[in-house]
Amino acid sequence: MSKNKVISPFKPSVHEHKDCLESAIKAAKSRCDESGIRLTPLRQQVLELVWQNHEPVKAYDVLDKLKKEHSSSAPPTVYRALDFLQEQGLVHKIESLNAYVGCGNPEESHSGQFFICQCCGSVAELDDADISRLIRKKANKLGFKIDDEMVEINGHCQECLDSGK
Amino acid sequence: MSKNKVISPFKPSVHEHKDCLESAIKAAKSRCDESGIRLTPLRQQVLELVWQNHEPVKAYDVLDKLKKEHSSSAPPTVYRALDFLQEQGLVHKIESLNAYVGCGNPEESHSGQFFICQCCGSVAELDDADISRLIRKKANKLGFKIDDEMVEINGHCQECLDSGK
DNA sequence: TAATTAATGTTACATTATAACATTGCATTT
DNA sequence: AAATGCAATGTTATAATGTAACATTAATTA
Repeated sequence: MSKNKVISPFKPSVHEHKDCLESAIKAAKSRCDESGIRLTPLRQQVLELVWQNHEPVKAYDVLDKLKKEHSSSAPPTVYRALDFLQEQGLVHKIESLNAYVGCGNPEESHSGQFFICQCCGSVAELDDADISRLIRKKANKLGFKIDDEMVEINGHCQECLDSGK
Repeated sequence: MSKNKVISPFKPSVHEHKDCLESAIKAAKSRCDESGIRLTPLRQQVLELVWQNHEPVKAYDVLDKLKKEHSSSAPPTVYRALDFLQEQGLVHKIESLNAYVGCGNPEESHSGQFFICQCCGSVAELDDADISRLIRKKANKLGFKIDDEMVEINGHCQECLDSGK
């Protein structure tokens, strides 16, 4: 099945973000329910912290926030939860930032393509079959078998360009 | 100008690597000469260490090797040299590995697309206009202005697949 | 040569991530 | 319910990656 989805667009700087968060949690719960995988309170809390906004968040920033409600938290607490969430396709790691962002489409597994605004820091996620297909084609020419694709594009989003930043 | 180059293919595990290294150094020298930029002995030495093979190398591994001939080396020594080399387009950073690899085509500036074999660790670099063009097209649709593209593909190279790894 | 800038040296520290082992909690069997 | 086993979390320590800030040296220019 071909798909060219904008999974998470650049959101206007003001939007009802609560809706984003709630639908992400809901999707995560249903995905875990289906597959019999345990979205524990801790993991859910980390997921919520990653979804605070549309900017990638750092593991240690998650840790600082987590500590406020969960004093026993330490680096492994967060990294384990983030690893779990990545495995379940609920968050993506942005390698070029060492940061994590919620996945807007956890239903289907995918690697995603990320457009990162260097001005406002927000990220848009695509799951674009054209890009994937082309990369696969080029890989074939090399005799290369793909396991995982990382596409991270830095630049400036429309909103920042419009506001002259 | 359109270009679809395989800048560095996957090299056979046995090949005359000295040639790769020499031509890389030569290209670096001529590039720096032209632009009046100083490829100091230290920088050249770091470039040579990065070009020891076709696998990305870690900054601290470069540091360890560098120390043997240059005892005053410290982390900033290496990171400064690597930053310089990146700015000059002589090396690329593989973000998903926190590692550095020599650029096979320093004549033209480009961001490159990297195919990373998880089995043997070696990397092939493309500078593929089709991929860039498509990414740019998708960016346009989002109203996004690209500054820099990162494409890193994990998988298995032909040689490793053939040898059944 | 003096002044200026670029490059390197040096120390200290910040950030990112994992290893290793202990404990707790949940699920299943008895 | 008790015993067992495994998954999840707690805890401590440390590894790996990267940078800030200031001192010194080398190269370039005035």
